Amino acid sequence: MSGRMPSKKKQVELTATNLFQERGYAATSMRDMAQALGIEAASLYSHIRSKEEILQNICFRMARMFFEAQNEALTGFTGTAAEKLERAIVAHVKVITEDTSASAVFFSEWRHLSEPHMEEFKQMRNRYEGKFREILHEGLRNGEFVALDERFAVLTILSALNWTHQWFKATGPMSAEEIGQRLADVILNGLKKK
Amino acid sequence: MSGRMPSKKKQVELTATNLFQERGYAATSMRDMAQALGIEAASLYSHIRSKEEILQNICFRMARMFFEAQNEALTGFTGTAAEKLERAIVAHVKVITEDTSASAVFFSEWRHLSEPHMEEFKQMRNRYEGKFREILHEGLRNGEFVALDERFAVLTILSALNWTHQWFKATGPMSAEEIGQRLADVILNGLKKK
DNA sequence: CCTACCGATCGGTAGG
DNA sequence: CCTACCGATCGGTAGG
Repeated sequence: MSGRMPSKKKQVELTATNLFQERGYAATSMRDMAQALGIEAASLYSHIRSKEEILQNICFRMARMFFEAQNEALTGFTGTAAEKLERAIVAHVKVITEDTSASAVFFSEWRHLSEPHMEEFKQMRNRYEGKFREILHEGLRNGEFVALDERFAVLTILSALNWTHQWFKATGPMSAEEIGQRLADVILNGLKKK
Repeated sequence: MSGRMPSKKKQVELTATNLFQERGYAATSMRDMAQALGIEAASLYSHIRSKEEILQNICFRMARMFFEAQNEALTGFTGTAAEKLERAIVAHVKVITEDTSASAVFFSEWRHLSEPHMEEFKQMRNRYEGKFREILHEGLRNGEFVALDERFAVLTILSALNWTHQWFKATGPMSAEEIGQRLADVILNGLKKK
């Protein structure tokens, strides 16, 4: 009876997020979620329309978060390509560390999206990665970066970043900013001492 | 009636590997596999004992491949930590590129292993990663590498490597060796021109 | 490798 | 949010 969407739907999504992360979307049943929430499976449907709707909400909400963080980091910023890349990396890692469970679902479970959602998802991701490609391109053109296949470099960078959710807790008391900075540093300067 | 295990079991595992990669283990049914092979679901059980047995075979076979490649790359080799790391990276990437489908299953689907298999799997993986930690440690101790949290560095490196299976085909005509070399180069020297 | 089938579980609906 | 239930599908077995 409350005017705006109550927090129960959020609770369902939070529980689902944790279960999807642990066991994967396909291996998580509506009964699993219901049990974790202490209600009957059928009761879930007064808060959500379908199992996939939950997945869609998680995936597209995270996509939005990544976009917003990237825009904030880059719009209006003028600097070297290396500085831009650093800012984009820190922003990206911050989003991951702020919700590692939802990030894990975002990175691993989007393939269970049905069509047209999966196509839309892929397009968003491609647009997002495009910003990284742009920065790489700029750094290659102006001689800041070493010669590298752009696509190769972008995917390598994002791969390094996108596993952060797996070990963020385990690594101890590094802040999101700190982790992002270190990752940016390794990517830009490498492991070898100069 | 043939003396040794015939190739039909291998065919089942190959089909399963491709389906597990595409849709994930949990979302792939025995009927899906049977259909892809042109037989009935029940007939699969004359070649395999259970659905999970297939997953176990894939995961542990790949684990063996990674270990063997790592041993070949490192045993008897004397050189700098950077050179060791380079060899370990090239060996690792070569295993991935030689079977991207099985690698994808290895990296993403091991969590569906039942117990004691999952525990054994994790222990093997930890031992494997330990070799990388050792090399990192050596390079930190002797001043070759910049100061970094070891665990952080190893996971970042492996993250960058372990996404190779996702884009290997897409990137075009780079050989496994070439990709490994480039990855090692970025990790050791970074993107910035010196 | 097949037919015929098992009990269990799936996502979801009807109707309160 | 519940009881009661649906048809579909699941992994797997019996017995050829």
